[in-house]
Amino acid sequence: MRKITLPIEELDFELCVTSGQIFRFQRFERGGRQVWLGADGGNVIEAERTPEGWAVCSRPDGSVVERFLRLDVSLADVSRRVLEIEPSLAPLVARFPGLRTLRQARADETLFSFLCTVNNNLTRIHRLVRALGAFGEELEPGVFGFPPPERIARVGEVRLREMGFGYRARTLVQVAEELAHRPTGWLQALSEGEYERAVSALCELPGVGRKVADCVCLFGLGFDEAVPVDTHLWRVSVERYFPQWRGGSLTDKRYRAVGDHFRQRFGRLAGFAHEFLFYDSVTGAGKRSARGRKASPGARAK
DNA sequence: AGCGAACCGGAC
DNA sequence: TCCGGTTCGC
Repeated sequence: MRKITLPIEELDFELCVTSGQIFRFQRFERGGRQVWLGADGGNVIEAERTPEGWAVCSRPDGSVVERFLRLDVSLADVSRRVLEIEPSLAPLVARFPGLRTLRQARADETLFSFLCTVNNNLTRIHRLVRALGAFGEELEPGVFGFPPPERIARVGEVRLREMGFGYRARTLVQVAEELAHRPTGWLQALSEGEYERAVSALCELPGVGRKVADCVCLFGLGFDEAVPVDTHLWRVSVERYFPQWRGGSLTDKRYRAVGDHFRQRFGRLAGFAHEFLFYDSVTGAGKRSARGRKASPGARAK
């Protein structure tokens, strides 16, 4: 099994798997060492912090980790080009070195995962996606390959509701049945066509709107021009690029405009570039400043 | 077209 | 009370 070591500027593995792109990686203790473990399709991916950076590998297929982490892309190169286009992003790029856009081997895992994120909070999202994953095959102790759609369909809405999925139980099962009825590889094949085509195909599925479709396009199908506009990216985009929409709501048209803005500006780098703004908005200064502007956390009315 | 409300259930 | 949205009805 081949181990790849990357400097932190090229890869911060922990950041990548905890920044809301995927939800099932966890820290384990193996032989006295702290390692991150998770599944990508039928393979296990392992990562360990070293003095040099991060050491990563996959098994049994040792090559999948390169695709999963998009190691064909040089993050130094991406950062340099993004900053040429928009120098004011420098503080964000500097704040999150090693933040990569991932690509999962199975787009159906991406789809079911992001169906769990709908109107939900991150803590519960992790719990639900992991619970779904546990219906899959156990590849190694505690590490599960994601179940196929047929399996999710068989679990059924009632059981999922009992497990706390709420109204997402219904759409999960509906989508699972829909996928099970289509030819094998239908979803995966969308990556061969055009981005717009993939978006509209995904939006046909019950419970899938623009945002979930874009997440599947970016993290599952490898469309780098996809820009998922969630509430965080919406807020930061309004502040930075569309101040005239301050206080307004995210309509279909505006969703489109935000994505187009990123695509015009960053082209194929849009997916990577948005990640810095998104994660800053989730965690750090972006969140605080957006709040601060919204008037008086300390003076909430009665 | 654009806006608001409901939706499961658990964090905060 | 608020969610990392989607859908439905004005």
